[in-house]
Amino acid sequence: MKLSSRGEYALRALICLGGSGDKLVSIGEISDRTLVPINYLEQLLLQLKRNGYVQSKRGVNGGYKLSKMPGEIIIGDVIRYLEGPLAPMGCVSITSYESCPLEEGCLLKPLWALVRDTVAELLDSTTLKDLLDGKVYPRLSGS
Amino acid sequence: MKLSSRGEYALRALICLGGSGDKLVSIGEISDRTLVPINYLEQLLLQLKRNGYVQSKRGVNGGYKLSKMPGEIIIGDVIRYLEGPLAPMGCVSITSYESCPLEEGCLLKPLWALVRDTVAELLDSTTLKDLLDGKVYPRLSGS
DNA sequence: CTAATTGTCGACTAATCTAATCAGGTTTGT
DNA sequence: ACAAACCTGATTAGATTAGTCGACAATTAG
Repeated sequence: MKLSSRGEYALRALICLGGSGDKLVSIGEISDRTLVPINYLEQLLLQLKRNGYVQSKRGVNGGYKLSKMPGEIIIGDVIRYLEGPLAPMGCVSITSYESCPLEEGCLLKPLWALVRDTVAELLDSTTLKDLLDGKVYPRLSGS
Repeated sequence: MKLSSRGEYALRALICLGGSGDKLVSIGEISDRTLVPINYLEQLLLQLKRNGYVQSKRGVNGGYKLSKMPGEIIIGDVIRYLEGPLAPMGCVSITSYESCPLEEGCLLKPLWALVRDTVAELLDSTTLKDLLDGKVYPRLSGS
């Protein structure tokens, strides 16, 4: 049930950018603050750019900044883009379903589906703004 | 966030045994019913045996059966034994904590802790009996 | 007793994934 | 021109996954 470093690192970078307002931040600076190897960070930022989360400017004094408001950046989506589906098994994945020979009558499927739903609800209810504010999923009750 | 096949396969085997009452079931039969390769299943059953979930009998008409009541077998524990910690990151793992250079002041840690707690509560509230009965985590509210 | 059946154990392996690393670009500001 | 910065694709060492294999030990039927 582990998360890989790509998701963790990408989120660190987004947090770093989110905390820097509208200022451009160079990869080197992001690397220093997030402790992510600079060459690795390049890949991740590029992917974040392709998905519309950040924008860049080249050349001297260039760098990266967010291209959305922190409140619009949903953590669940970022993880899905960088790591693949949140579902613990392909047979209950919505974004990339994979069939399984047992499938129907499988007594585990309902459990995996519940795990998927629970994790997805949590991560899809959390935005970058929540992380920056230290407000993680305040609503534990309710529908 | 994927689960590996070890956990899935081991749970399939336990479900198979749980559905066979006190009868001994051979590896070959379990393999047929769970669609897990017989040689691979060996490893998993041995590990389940070491952890006290199943017992075996050798020789002709030998096989495996549960050595606990299905209601006593907690799914979260089975997964932890076979796959390692439920926590998405080492920095929030209770069973095998790993330090991280960011650690304090890390804005992600509370989120990962919440993911760990949520998944653990769900899987630790579910027993093999629940799976066999098709009753997956009936209490969505409460506490 | 012997042979067949079944679990036990340890070593091995092919394929995939992870986490980078590197080399060489292109763009921009001074 | 030159340096600072992003862009792109290829490559790689190591770990993990998902098995596979071969030899051995215990049990029972005949």
